[in-house]
Amino acid sequence: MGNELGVLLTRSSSERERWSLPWRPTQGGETLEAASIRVTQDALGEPPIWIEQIGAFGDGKRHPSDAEISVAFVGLVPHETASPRAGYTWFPMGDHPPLTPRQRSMVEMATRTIQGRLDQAPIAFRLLPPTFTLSELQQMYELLLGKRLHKASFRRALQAAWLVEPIDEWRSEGRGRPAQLFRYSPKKRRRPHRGVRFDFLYP
Amino acid sequence: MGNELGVLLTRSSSERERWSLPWRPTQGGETLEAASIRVTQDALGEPPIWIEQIGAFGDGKRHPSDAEISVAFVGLVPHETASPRAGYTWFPMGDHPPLTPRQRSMVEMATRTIQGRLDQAPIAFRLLPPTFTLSELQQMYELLLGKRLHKASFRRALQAAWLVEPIDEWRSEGRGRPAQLFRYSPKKRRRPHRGVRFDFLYP
DNA sequence: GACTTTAGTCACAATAAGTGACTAATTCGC
DNA sequence: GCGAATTAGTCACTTATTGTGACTAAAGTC
Repeated sequence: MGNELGVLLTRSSSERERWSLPWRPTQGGETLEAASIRVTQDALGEPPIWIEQIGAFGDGKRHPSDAEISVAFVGLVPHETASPRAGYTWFPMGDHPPLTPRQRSMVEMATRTIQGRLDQAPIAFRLLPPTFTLSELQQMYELLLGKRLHKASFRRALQAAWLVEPIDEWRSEGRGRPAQLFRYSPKKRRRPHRGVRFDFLYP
Repeated sequence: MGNELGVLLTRSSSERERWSLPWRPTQGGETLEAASIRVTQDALGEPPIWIEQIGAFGDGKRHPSDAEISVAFVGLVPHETASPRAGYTWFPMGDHPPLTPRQRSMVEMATRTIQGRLDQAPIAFRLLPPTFTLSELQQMYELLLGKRLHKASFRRALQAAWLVEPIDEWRSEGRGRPAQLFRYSPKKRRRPHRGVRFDFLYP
């Protein structure tokens, strides 16, 4: 782990020792989002730094809990501070134990949801400590996007977005030139207005 | 109507004559999407040309049907062919009768979902007849996006996307030069690969 | 035929992105 | 101490993409 997204699974004793996504039934008077934050709390002892609903899944077949539909959420926690409680284990997102088809598609949609929101919410910034180097930030984006980015392009885009400001501190990482530390401090700026896009390939 | 999105509401007699989004309870063995297509069929006599789940809503308060959570979908139909059955009425998306807060947020998310998918699925093309003029296509995009587009930019982007091909037919709309007709016929092309974007403004 | 209206295209400017090469500051091996 | 290696940070140049006004084309109106 550390340079790849992970997925937290739990081994359900009731179901022939299969791994599954952590879940819990809703409690009365609670929003779905609050319930899903509670799942994270129970599993890791802390809430996610970001969470979003993936969608509702229901096809007539019932969930073990006897619920007719399952509502999936994706949340993120920084790996360092997130030590799983007993019964929970981290797996690499791309190499986890077999899941039911429904859960597998939830995991796939989770990745897509993260990557689609990355340019709309400061997800990467909240996964990092309050101060960070630009290389750390870039590595976080690369981890989340699952692809390499060009250093100059990344920094140019970051600069144009007025999202970080340098602080008067440097950090030496052993070898190489020390890196300046930055802090997330978004400034007001005009919303980029783009025209149409036709990004779909097939009907 | 005709140059704005509409929302189809139904007047529920049970609930003090309030307008509400069309809904129905799920039937066993049916996916959520199939159920929502059935809602459209019952209301308009035809299925939507595109449909997508908006999300699940649940906050402890129950829906009139006694369901604990509601799963909302957004679907589109061309206005011309979609004549509502008794009890259903079209309203302009931006000026409809008061709804419950939950339903109001569903309507808002519906608009955002449409606009967010417009560049990823040929929604606009399916709302038009098989052959259409480029001005009609542009007007459809403008209607769905809720903003004006520049003619030259629109056509340039369309050309780059290899999505339409001209047919050997022209249509005269009364005054002005006759417009050439086009048909939707997407060609293979390489997926555009973009770098990072930082499009969010606030934490 | 002059004027209006809609279609369709062009050319140029402005922005944004991709990319390699460069300079800077440090550690490591010797 | 000194050069190689390593990481940070920036520059300059190229290429793509987008915004935009102006232009030409083909019809109808009067």
